[in-house]
Amino acid sequence: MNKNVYEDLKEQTYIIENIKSFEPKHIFECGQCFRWNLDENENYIGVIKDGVLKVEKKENKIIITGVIIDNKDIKDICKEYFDLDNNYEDIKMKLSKIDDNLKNSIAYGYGIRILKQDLWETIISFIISANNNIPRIKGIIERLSKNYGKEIIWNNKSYYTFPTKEEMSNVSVDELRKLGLGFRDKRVYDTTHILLENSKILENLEKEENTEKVREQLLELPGVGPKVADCIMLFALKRFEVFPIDVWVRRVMNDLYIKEEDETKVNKRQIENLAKEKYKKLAGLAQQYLFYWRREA
DNA sequence: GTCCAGGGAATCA
DNA sequence: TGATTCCATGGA
Repeated sequence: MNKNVYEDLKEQTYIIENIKSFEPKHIFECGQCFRWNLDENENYIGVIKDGVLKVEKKENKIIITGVIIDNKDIKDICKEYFDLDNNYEDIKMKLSKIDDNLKNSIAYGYGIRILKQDLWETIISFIISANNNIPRIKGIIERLSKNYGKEIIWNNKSYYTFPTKEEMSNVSVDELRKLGLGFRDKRVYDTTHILLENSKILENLEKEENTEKVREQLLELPGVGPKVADCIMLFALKRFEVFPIDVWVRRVMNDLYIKEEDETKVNKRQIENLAKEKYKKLAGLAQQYLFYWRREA
């Protein structure tokens, strides 16, 4: 089933000293990623495109250990993945000044960072997320990876990378249905084959500067609507100005600002405009703090 | 049995 | 454009 097995990858370590805005629980449980889980020692372990990472927090140090494919350097991988060159203290200060609601949600999720995840993986993952719940989304993605991804053995445990589009090129709609994707099977299949046949699409999305043009291109993919497109842009393309609106965000925005009796009747446009006006270029960050706070608190 | 989940697409006005 | 309905599946 898995042609490639990595079992002798060299373990690497990267230590981040004196970082303030980095709280593993906040980062991995604010809904942006689906492949990070607690191990038996209460540390988070995740499979990313380039390998397997374990994140430990000890006092004000973050210790990241892991195995990386293709002999890449863990420091380079982490700098990009964890957005380490961005100043979250500065971002939080700016957002906290906007109003007390946001200030409170930031105080709650003070350690959130927006990850830069693999574009292909994020597209497929958020197509799967449609009308679905997080535990089930995670289960589906694990099964996809176990069946079609590459195996990495580290400390006598097996991990599986998210399958590349090439690794999914021969997977049928029926096989996807058997993995529990439900009605999303055909959307995943169709988008996979569009991206296989037009290999420039992913490159162009990474290169394109204009956010509206990125959105337009994403919206052409089956299973990608406004909310999924915004999540892809925020979690894989660092477009911090987009504001994904789901049921939780609608709920929190209505509770805090709009105060309509029936929240399901709140217009998406109204929320969009409100977010753009209040949060401006940092709307996506604001969204994550509010989302995490509303779901957890 | 019923409701809900990080929505999208098809249909109809 | 805007509102409604259907879509698989599993847990609460």
